[in-house]
Amino acid sequence: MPKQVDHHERRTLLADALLRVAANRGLMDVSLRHVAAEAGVTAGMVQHYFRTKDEMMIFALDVVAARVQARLEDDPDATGDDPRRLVGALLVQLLPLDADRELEGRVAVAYHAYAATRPDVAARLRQDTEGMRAAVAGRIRAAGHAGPLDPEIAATGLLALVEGLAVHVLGGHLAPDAARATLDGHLDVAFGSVSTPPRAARSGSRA
Amino acid sequence: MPKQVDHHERRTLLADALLRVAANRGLMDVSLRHVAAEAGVTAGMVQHYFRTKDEMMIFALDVVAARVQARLEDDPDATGDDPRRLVGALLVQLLPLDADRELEGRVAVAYHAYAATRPDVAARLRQDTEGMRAAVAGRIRAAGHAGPLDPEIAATGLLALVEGLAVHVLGGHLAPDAARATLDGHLDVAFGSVSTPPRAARSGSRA
DNA sequence: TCCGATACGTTGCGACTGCAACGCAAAAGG
DNA sequence: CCTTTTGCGTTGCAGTCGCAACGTATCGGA
Repeated sequence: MPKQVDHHERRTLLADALLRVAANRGLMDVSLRHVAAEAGVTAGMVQHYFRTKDEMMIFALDVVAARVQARLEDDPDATGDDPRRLVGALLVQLLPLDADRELEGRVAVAYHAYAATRPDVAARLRQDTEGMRAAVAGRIRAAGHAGPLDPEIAATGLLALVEGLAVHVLGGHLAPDAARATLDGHLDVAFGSVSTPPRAARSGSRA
Repeated sequence: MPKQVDHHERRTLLADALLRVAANRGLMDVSLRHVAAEAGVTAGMVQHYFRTKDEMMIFALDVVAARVQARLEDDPDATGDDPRRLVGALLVQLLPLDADRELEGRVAVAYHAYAATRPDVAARLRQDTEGMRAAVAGRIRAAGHAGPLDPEIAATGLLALVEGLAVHVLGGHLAPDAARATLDGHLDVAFGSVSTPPRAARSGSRA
């Protein structure tokens, strides 16, 4: 072989450029040439590593998933045995609270729209969320007989909540702090550790 | 004047075609020519009614908003004085439970992505959700001292929840029934009318 | 009856798209 | 040394895009 280049590394580099373009200018502006320009290479090289555009798009999606996974793995909060803390650590990774996650969030929204027409993209998205839903539901059950909601419903709700909060934050409809507070509140509900009601409620029950 | 055509009606007709294209083939396929073809007219006519593409896009967004509004106005559930029922009627309109709302949902997702690059689209989206958030929060407060969550947080959460559920249903990650059940469960929580916990909990409290 | 405004349709332009094809340089193996 | 494989750049092509310009037909008012 000649130059001997790490194929996967190159692809990741290009996928990075793609994600930047997608986040900053929208998925409609993701073209071979734009990605190449963003990466500082020629369009020909992009074609060399991805034979088709769709191949590149899907690979970029995998890169995001891997990145979230990686961030989760070296999160101190995500290790331990407090289910509530574990689930919180997982879900907060999906909220665009810093620059990195904002970029990923924009990409995620764009891909959700993209998935409407690309079944294989939809499938990959689906498998990711299904995995997380199962994880969350399991943790809630592990916390034992707690919240007022069925664990499956609570898990589905939390995941959808985070998705919606992310959309609202990205759209400027919601401050990041408010999103975090809303997530915390619903985590409390899901795990049954309800903080004191805002106004005098019926009977304050606590563990 | 010649032919004397209802300008607004024509624009609505074209916007309808746009929405169909957006829902079925994605926003990236929305072009003057495609919209024209879908509407069964020439591209020139589309240009006659919308001087620019962006003008058309924003008008189409208004059409969706008006349609939701209209559907809400002749919904028997949306009239009455039970706050919980009112909010439920409002939020369920945003869930893709039938063909019409599925189309609108796809459009909404596409536009959320689109808004990332178009500030005026983002502003219009923002104003719509802000109005609904205020309405929901008001209704929750009107229900009085009920759920474990602050009314503002509960309203924000419900709106985000519905948004997320819609995305998951559209992506095929979630069955429509499950989405509805999840919404119902969280409405119960928000309004403090908690249905019986799934497994033996502490103390079954009911009104 | 002429005028002009409105309602379209047609054409064309420059820019851009994804992609195939080809070309050349470099390096490992014979 | 020479062939072959791999990395990467260039060019070209058919198609699409938004949009401006122009053409025409139709009607109401003067």
